[in-house]
Amino acid sequence: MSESITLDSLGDWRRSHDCGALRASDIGSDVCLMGWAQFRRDHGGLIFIDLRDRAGLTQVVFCPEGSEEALDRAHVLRVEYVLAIRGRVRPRPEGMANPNLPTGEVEIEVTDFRLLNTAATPPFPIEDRIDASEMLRLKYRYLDLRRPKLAANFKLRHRAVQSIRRYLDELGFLEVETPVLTKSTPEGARDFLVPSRLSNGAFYALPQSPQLFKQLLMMSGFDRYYQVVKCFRDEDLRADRQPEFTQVDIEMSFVDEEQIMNMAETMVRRMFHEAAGVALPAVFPRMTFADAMRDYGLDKPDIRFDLKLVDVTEVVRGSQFQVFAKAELVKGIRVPGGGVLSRKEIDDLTEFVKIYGAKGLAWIKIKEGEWQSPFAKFLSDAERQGLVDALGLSVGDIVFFQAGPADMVNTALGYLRLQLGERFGLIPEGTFAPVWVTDFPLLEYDPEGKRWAARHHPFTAPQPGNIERLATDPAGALSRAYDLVLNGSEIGGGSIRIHDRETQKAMFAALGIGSEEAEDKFGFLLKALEYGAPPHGGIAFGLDRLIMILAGAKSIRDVIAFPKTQKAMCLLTDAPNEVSSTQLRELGIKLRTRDKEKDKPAT
RNA sequence: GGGGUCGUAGCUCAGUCGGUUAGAGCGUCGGCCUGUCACGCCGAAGGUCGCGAGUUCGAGUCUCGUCGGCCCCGCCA
Repeated sequence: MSESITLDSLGDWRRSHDCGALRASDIGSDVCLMGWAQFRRDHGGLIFIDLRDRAGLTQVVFCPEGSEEALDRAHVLRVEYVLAIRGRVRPRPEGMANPNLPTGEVEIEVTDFRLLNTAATPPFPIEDRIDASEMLRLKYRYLDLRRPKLAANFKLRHRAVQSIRRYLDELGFLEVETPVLTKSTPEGARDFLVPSRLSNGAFYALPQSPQLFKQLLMMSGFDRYYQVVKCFRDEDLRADRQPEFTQVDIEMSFVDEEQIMNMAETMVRRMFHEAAGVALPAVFPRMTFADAMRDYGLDKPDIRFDLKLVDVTEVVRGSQFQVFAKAELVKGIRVPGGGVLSRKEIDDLTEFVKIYGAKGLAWIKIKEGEWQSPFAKFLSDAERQGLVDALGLSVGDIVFFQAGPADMVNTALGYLRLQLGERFGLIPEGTFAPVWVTDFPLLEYDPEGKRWAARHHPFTAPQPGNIERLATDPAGALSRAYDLVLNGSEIGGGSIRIHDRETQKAMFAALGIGSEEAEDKFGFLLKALEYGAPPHGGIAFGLDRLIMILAGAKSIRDVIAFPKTQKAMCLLTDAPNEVSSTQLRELGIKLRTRDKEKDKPAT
């Protein structure tokens, strides 16, 4: 039927308002609106269409009073057709206003309209309250983005970035672009590689972050730099991880961590206020890494609720209960009123902690005059009293324990805590709880590579006196790094950097990077450090994750316009795709898996 | 690399113990309709049960494989 429909050109028609603008005060004015037909209510002698653009909905009425001719033509209009309408703003009849619409007091009496385009029936309804499968949404992302709720995330994101840019500009920061085709330095995440045509066999890497370039900019004297920049990491995806993502990358010279943290804190506080009207605390609380691990088991504590972990290793040292007796670490978590958990729920929680390497989950329900527990019979009276004292147990509680290697105990109980917070409704809706985590260890042991690796990155400065500890006590050496954590998610992290050549070389050495390798990979940095590098440091924020939390979105995909699936594919464009043998030949690339029938391999 | 879960009409889903012609709501198409706002009423069309094997007299249903979406572990300096 759309074959027989002829389209109108825009001609000299110009929009007078968007579809969210008109109010009762506009009654009587002649307007021209353009947009998409959201809903059509054809009564025969009267047609209502809700016209939509990204600003909102306005009801337009095709009726004989406006134009018999327009009414007659309007019967072919369908959902998502693109229209330009001219008409007069008039009040809706008594009692007919729509209180759910900002424009609900008025409607447009159509005097003329132009059909700018037809539309195929969309594969899913373009409405907030209908949720199509994500597969379909991603394939037709341009339609998905027409949905107001999703579009609102991008308006929020825009306001957030504008706020950040305004703030940093006020402080005299320069926004500088750094290369996207850069050098592969296989520390940290896996690089995305780009083959070079002009140097066959050689590859660029896409940046995991502009880390080294921003440090070099400090050595250029640019002093205060920032960039809203795409970064790339070829690792598996998660609900909050995409292979390409955006950082707000910041670096300053002649500062210490206090200044950077204050600057960053103000930036985030102002952005939350300006972009979303959310008031964050006047001062963000701080916590050392050691305290975070002790109380929350994770380096990204969700401080929206309490339910802290308690170390009871010494209380049960040498207990009859063998699991506890000689464990490296034993911790408990007391859930007030948690005695209501059913056996099934406890079993489910046991399965849950096994994900994190736990062998099981020990528990005690505190009942009137007795402890209900699979293992409490092994506990001596002294041990029982010790647990009561340490955990503050009272009737109706349940307490969960985890015993074993410290890493596993902290991880398993840390995530169990989040699970319990959810189960017992301890996490308040709509609250934002930022916290700085400081005093990170400089190094982290990598059991697979059997070596110490930089926890943050190899350019992070050690705390005073801690460079010497690298040799004697690598686990105890602390860095000048800091993370900003929001509602249990890491949203930003940074550090004071090493700015003298000797310290940088010592750090490489401590990481097992020989001087030859250091020269090969980071020679340009070591060289630059010879020419008067200022003390400097910075921070980088994961913009997508920040917006996700602010928007209350469950997935980072809802704040990225064209995201990838878990297999890192773009369902809209079908990237990644195969390329022609000519392209491969120019790059000097021969594929092992190429279908020989289809394409003769390059020589 | 591993664990879990899902895939049935355009969309969202139901489909019992393996058994006749695979259903519903919404949408679409046609007709009627001047106050609707997810309009309403009447009627119609619409299916490679993701794909491929296997078991069986018989598979949407059971088994194996495979493709894809989502969540998670590993990984993510």
